[in-house]
Amino acid sequence: MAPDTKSIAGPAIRAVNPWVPGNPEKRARHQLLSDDERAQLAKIASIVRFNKGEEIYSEGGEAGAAFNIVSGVVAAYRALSQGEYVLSFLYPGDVFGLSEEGCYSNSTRAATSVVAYRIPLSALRRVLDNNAGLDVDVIIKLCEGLREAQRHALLLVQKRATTRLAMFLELQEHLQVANGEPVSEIYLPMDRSSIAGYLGLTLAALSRAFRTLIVKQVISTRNRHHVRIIDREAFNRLADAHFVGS
Amino acid sequence: MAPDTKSIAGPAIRAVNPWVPGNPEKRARHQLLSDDERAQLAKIASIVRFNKGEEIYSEGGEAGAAFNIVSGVVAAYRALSQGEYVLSFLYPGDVFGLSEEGCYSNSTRAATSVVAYRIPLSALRRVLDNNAGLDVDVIIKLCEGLREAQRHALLLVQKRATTRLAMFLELQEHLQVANGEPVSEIYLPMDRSSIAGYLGLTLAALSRAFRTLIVKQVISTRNRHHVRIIDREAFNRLADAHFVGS
DNA sequence: CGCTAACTTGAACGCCATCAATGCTTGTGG
DNA sequence: CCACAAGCATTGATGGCGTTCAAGTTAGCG
Repeated sequence: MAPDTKSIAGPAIRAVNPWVPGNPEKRARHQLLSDDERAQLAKIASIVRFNKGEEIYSEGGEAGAAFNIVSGVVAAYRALSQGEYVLSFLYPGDVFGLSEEGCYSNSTRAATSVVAYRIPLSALRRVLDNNAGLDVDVIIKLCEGLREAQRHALLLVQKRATTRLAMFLELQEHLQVANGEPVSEIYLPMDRSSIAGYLGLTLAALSRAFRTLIVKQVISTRNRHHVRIIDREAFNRLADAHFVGS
Repeated sequence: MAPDTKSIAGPAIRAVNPWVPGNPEKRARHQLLSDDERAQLAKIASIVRFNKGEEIYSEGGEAGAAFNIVSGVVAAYRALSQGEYVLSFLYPGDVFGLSEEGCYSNSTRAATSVVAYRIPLSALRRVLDNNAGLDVDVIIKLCEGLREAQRHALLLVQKRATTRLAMFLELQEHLQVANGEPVSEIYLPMDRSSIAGYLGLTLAALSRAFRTLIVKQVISTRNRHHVRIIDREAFNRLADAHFVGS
């Protein structure tokens, strides 16, 4: 499954099309670009590799290129006076560095080893201007980003750390499902401090939240990157506690 | 100033164009639609009025129409098990109810008395299809929504209530500046519980945060809807404490 | 095998949630 | 015009949970 992540025919933008109705569970992420568009982009793109922890670009820096992830996970973050806040995690098929003309509006760092296409913005703009159909793809990707940001905000208003963690784990699980990967256990590629940054918690609080869920037999951890859900009902009660209906 | 809010020639989409470089303070929100486009939309729109507190539509309901605010403030929210979470406040020139095909993804309620255009979605879609230029407007509006959602998330990761409140007040002030309104004092049209919902705080905590800022002589309140900043330096220290540079 | 960085755990403190009571203010009817 | 009521907002007291700072522990890598 999910072969188009690896078959390198050029940059790939993957997303769910929000305008196609259907069961939310069924709507998988798929490739938005045509082979022709990918080939066009491939001509102006170059492959780059980042080690885990390596800075890709930083806030305020001159924006020269956008990136399209082939493999690995990237964390977009902003440095705060105390610690740092992770705005979003970016996965294969995502595009980043495209937001602002002129300079980057946040920093990005490789949360794991990352392989990506680097696409100079000037060349990208030429391609976009010549492909009217790409407008729609951009809109779809923006909608996806918007929904994700709102979901993130919904997570952040939760007050108990265990609730935030459960919602995050559920999010990761959905991501894996949408990518057609097996989900007998949840894979967390990023390290604890990145997760804490995303959840708006300290490292200590996140660690305690994991401990609490393990002690209560809701989840178990095979190691720091692999989580299994033991008690699905209790898990859903935590993660979906914010909805009225259920 | 800001005459186009009142001169009713048809629906008006107002936004800052993120692609036009320039001093952030200088970039004012402006009308995106041409007179012709507004006239076209006017033909399929009807004027509706909502009293303060009135429900406009609710989550899960069948989405039949989008709305474009003429005057007043709307709160988009989701009901949680405990209280409700306000995703965003919508102002004159904003469009809402457009997000999902099929059914609304959140509820909306008039935070003040509201006058708005009601635009049936079916007719709207026809107009959009015939005006290629509107794509760009949609993208601009989406970008604005995305930046706002990320800013909201940035607010929500702040741990002290006074910081969240200061950031919210700063946001409101920027809004007024962008609309060309005088800003000797900040106007808060919505009630306290809506603000509390937006800040992820309880009513009590929000009230205490106001009290703290007043006691510390950072702000003063003429009444529940009018705030004045007394100590600008202290205010900025609170509201901008999250940035590294300053 | 030992080093380092990432993670976990412990104890004390502070801030916000909670619940409950009081005060303000807005609108309505006498 | 005032009295009253209902909603909205403020204030008080208490407890829980996350932060903070510091000390262990584990895992990853040479």
